[in-house]
Amino acid sequence: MSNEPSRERILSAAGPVFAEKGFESATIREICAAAEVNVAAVNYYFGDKQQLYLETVRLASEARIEQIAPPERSAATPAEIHLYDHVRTLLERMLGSEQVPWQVKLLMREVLQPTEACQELVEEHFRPRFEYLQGLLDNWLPPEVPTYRRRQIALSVVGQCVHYRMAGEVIALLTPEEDRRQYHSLDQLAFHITTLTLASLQSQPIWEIDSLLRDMLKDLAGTTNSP
Amino acid sequence: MSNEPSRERILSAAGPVFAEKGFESATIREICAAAEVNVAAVNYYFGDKQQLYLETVRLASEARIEQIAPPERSAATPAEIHLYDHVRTLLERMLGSEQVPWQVKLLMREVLQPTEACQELVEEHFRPRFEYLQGLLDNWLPPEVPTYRRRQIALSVVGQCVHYRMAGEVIALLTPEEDRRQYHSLDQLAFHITTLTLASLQSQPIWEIDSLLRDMLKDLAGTTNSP
DNA sequence: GATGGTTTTAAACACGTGTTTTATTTTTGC
DNA sequence: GCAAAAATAAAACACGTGTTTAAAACCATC
Repeated sequence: MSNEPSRERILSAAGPVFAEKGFESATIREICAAAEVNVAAVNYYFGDKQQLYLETVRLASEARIEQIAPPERSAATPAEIHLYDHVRTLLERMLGSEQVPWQVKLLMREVLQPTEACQELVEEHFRPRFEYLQGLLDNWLPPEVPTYRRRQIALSVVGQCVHYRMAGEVIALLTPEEDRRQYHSLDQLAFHITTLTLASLQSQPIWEIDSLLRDMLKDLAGTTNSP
Repeated sequence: MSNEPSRERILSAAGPVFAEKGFESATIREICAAAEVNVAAVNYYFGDKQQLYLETVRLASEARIEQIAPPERSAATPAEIHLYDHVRTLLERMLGSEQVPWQVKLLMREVLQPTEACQELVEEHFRPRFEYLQGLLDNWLPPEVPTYRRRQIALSVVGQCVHYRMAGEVIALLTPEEDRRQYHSLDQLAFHITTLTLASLQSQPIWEIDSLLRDMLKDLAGTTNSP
């Protein structure tokens, strides 16, 4: 079929299998069958199963991130659009254009249940993007807002995006199919999340709400918890 | 050790093992060892591994939800507090008081990679709570807001909470330990998420932001994507 | 205390796993 | 064209899996 060298054929075949079944449940025999290669080839080229897995994760993260890049914008583009772009790109990486590509499934597995490959993943790919998002949010945050709070807001944005992938199947059960088809496009989800975030940041009363809620909780002190 | 009947001992032992390793990687032998029971006992009492798993998931969801209930409040309690309670309860179910209980891990597995047990889980437990949250949010939403948007806002709230469990280990890598100890208590996380949500809902300009962003995107039409 | 059904036990079964070995084929370098 | 090296192939290995079997132990009831 393909005349790629065996090593590459194995890597190509391993990605989807690991993504679908996870490290433990994926079998070398299945991977080798998909790669049209002898079972001994994995050990010949990679040493053992685990090293093949590590190599696969590395390739997946690089591929997925190069695959979908945020659009280029002119220097004059307002920050709101940059935020929208970032959210949309994140969603697109998660949800894909059509069916979910195997790379995402594989990375999600690492996030949920980290192996050796995870730390590299965070430092190489997640942290830079996360810090860029934090920088973006500074456009709407007065300078007296402490760093930890900035980080939490950024986490809220990411959390909203990631949720559609992580809990995708549950969300599908909770949402009528009609609505899903109509309103869960990438653009609409990105629009919703961006709007919600901007609303909470731009509205000057956010700090009033902050102390308002704090007072309410203080009134309840003794009754139950207060922060 | 324990003089519980064997069937119950197996169920108790199976929960943590399935939670930690997942259905495939958990072995009947490990479960039986933990339960101090012969390997044949699982097949004797439950038929096979899968039926033991289904039974375990059922017990986990019931236990976890009865285990942590939102606090009772007087009728006069403002809606803001009810929202805070709901968010905090959700977070507490996710993150637990101390170390993460096995029930949550098991349920998270079902959410991420549903098996037969998932549908029951959604209808029995997730949907009622989700609809309650949607009802709560109506306190701040003008009646002309369409249902699909209400649902999306509720999903945003849930997403922010769930993120701290799903991506917990990655968040830990992204957040200095000092900050985590100091600012990632249940109360503070709940406070942050509630405040952010209220800010985006209460601020009247949310609808202005909505059309503002929409206009910006329209200006870019042709350049790139628009919702 | 014997009896009959229930529970527990140890052993074995059949199969699938990752890995290794050994032989054969293909490619390479001269 | 040929020997050395690299790549492939088939088989076997050692082990762990879920499940079954058949015998032993238990235990209430008569």
